[in-house]
Amino acid sequence: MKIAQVIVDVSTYAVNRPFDYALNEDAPYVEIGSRVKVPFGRRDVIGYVVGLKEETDVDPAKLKPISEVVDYRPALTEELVELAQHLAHRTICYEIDALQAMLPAAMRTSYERLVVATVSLEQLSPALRDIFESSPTQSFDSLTSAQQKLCKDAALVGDVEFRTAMKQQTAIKTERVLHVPSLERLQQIEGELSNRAHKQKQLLAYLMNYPNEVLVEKVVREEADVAGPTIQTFVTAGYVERSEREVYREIDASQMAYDEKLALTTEQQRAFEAVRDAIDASRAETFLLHGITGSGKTEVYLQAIERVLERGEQAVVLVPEIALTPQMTARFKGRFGEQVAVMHSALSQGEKYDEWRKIRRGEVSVVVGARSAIFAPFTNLGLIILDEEHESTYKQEDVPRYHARDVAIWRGNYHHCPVLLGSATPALESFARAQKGVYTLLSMTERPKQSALPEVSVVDMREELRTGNRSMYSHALIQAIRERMERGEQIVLFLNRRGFASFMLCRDCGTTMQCPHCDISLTYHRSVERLKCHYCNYETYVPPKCPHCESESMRFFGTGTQKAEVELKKVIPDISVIRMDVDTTSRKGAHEKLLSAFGRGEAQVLLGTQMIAKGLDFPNITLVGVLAADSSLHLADFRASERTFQLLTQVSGRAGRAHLQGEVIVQTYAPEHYSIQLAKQQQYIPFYNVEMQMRKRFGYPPMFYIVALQLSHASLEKVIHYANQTARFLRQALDDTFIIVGPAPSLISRVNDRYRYQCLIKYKAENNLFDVLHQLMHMYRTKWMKEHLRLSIQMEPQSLM
DNA sequence: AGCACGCCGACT
DNA sequence: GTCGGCGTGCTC
Repeated sequence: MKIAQVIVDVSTYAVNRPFDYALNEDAPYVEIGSRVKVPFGRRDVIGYVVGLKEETDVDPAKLKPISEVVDYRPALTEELVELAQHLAHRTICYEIDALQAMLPAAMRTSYERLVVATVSLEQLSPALRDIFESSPTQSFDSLTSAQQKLCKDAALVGDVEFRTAMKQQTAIKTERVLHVPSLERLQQIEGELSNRAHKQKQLLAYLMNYPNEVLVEKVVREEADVAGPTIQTFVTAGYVERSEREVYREIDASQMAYDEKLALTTEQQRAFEAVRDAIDASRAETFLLHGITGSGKTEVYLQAIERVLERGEQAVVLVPEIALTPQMTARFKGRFGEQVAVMHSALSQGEKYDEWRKIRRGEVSVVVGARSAIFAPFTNLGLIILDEEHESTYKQEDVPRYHARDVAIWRGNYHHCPVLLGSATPALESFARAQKGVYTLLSMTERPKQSALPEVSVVDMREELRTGNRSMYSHALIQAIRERMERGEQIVLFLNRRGFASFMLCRDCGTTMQCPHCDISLTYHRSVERLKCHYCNYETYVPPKCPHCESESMRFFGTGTQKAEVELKKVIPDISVIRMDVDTTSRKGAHEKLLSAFGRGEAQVLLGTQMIAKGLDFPNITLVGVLAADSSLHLADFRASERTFQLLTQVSGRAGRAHLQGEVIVQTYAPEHYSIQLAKQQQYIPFYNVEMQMRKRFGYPPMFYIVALQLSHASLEKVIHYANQTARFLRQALDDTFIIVGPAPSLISRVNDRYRYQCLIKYKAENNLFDVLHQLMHMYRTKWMKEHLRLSIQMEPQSLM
């Protein structure tokens, strides 16, 4: 007998293992990776086939057959099923969560419990008759609890039945097409038509142009200028055949300009050859391409991909979400045309689903996408690229908490293909691995377009204060902005706002407006004139007086982009500014619209936050101003310096990318800090050396691996109790090569009325760590959870907030 | 997760 | 005596 091992779509500890199901002789084709509908308990659920076998230990009386196969082509490949198992183990999550993370959201199933009357309306009791009046099928959950009870009782007698309806979130899009008959038949029809049927004649005349062809009904309606009923008449009369045809949603109809292959510089050539050799040798080697901004990493990617395609293999290119601008995708589509699929958050569920299907069917060979594109169901991968590999967006913040870089390397090993990590400012972890020879380091230190690196100057804002300038703009920056305006060049102003939201403070008594549910200040949103909590979404009005001392000197502190714009216009009233922040880019496509408007020269200044740090490459930008470079330095986070360095280096790279000389002005209150000084000189390696010393001294990655355990509970005593118990358990289960830090209150010690504590594990060799963590999770799932404790385990957290 | 089973207190 | 509270345990 054939047996399928199935992981069911129930995200719980108790069912986090395969269940066996019988595959009858007449069962449709089932493979590893197939989605199947199976009876589970008294209901039906979707499951994923993760194994096939001939025998089972399950009691034959219990063994049930699968109900049906959901997709003809298995949703997942065998490789991805294996990867899900690996991810579940390494990120401490359920296998079902890992499996689902690999599929587009459109394929998630929603369940609806249905009650179906199985006897005629007259045979039902009067109360039941009311329920089923409109239809013999009713949604169970929309009934009142009294009605639900009635149905349960009726089910015992057999008058009604329970069923589960399953629906995929987004359907495959189809369009109606018409099959035009032969010319002879059309002429025959012409004779049959009444003289008065003008519209029908008009339609026939149109169809005469396309004998034996298949036409899209909508197009026919428009071009022949006939209405739906006319076509319906033709269909009913049997003049034309009508059917539905699957179509892909059109993503970007605009014409992609052909992107010409560039000649490589010596440095680029050397990097390219190293990667090409690994591609040709089918070698799972990880390269770290360290190339300064503007050194032409993309061209190396493109030519390596070209090589992969020549070999009949496929490539995945990951790009940080924010950098997935049309500029970037245009380059890939321009070079490889129809072979490219694009995946990012600006696409609708349906569009992502369509792109995914193109990949699954092998209709494309290159995917350019954000984090989740790492799960592209290719079967013959030849290369995986992570551009800007240091970006924290490659780490998924919720379950399954995977890092795309780790997944890439796993897939590279599976497919025997190289992985190429590219960055101007590699993550410390990556560079350290390259130093140790785990990754192969490739360096590019020149800009091919001969454009010089921009001149960077650092302005000490403390000095400005001393000379009486209290504004956000230094004299030097204002002066430089004026110069560019005269020359008709463009300016980018970057506001480093991490950890620097605007909050309200009473100048008399020092009271700040805090969230009543979280241990954090409320943020002022000018657009809606309200205060909001960024952790729990609590919202309130702006108080007219200080709630503590009733003074009227409540003021906003901190610097938002709106304030920056207002202040700039105070100094230079005739300046035109495009502002990019969460407020102006929340609508779909707004991001791209603003960028292209700036590209067309519709404004002199582009002012924004993180989101403008990359992806824009306009030749006319000759000045970049950083308004508060150090604000990200003050975060209590071991990556603060690294983030600041990366940000400043990226931003500086925006200036003068073509023939014009660029200038960067960095305003800061901490001009002597090494991450600012070294970013100024674009000195990655010295920065790496200093920062590594720091990490070593404080025992942070990459000197140690870390795991963060976060506990929360509505009661402070409870959370402390369990945090202590957790730490005790870890200390006893792990040997002394592990350092257990804490427990201690989290940096934000209360969120949503729950107190938060955390424990850190630092280690160099994992030994039995994963067993111990799974044990802890078991304890939590079976005992602690009942006490309403919440515990999350984060492998290699990006920050310790 | 959902759902049934089962064992004790409040009603017809 | 039955209804229904939610503790416990199972789902191939």
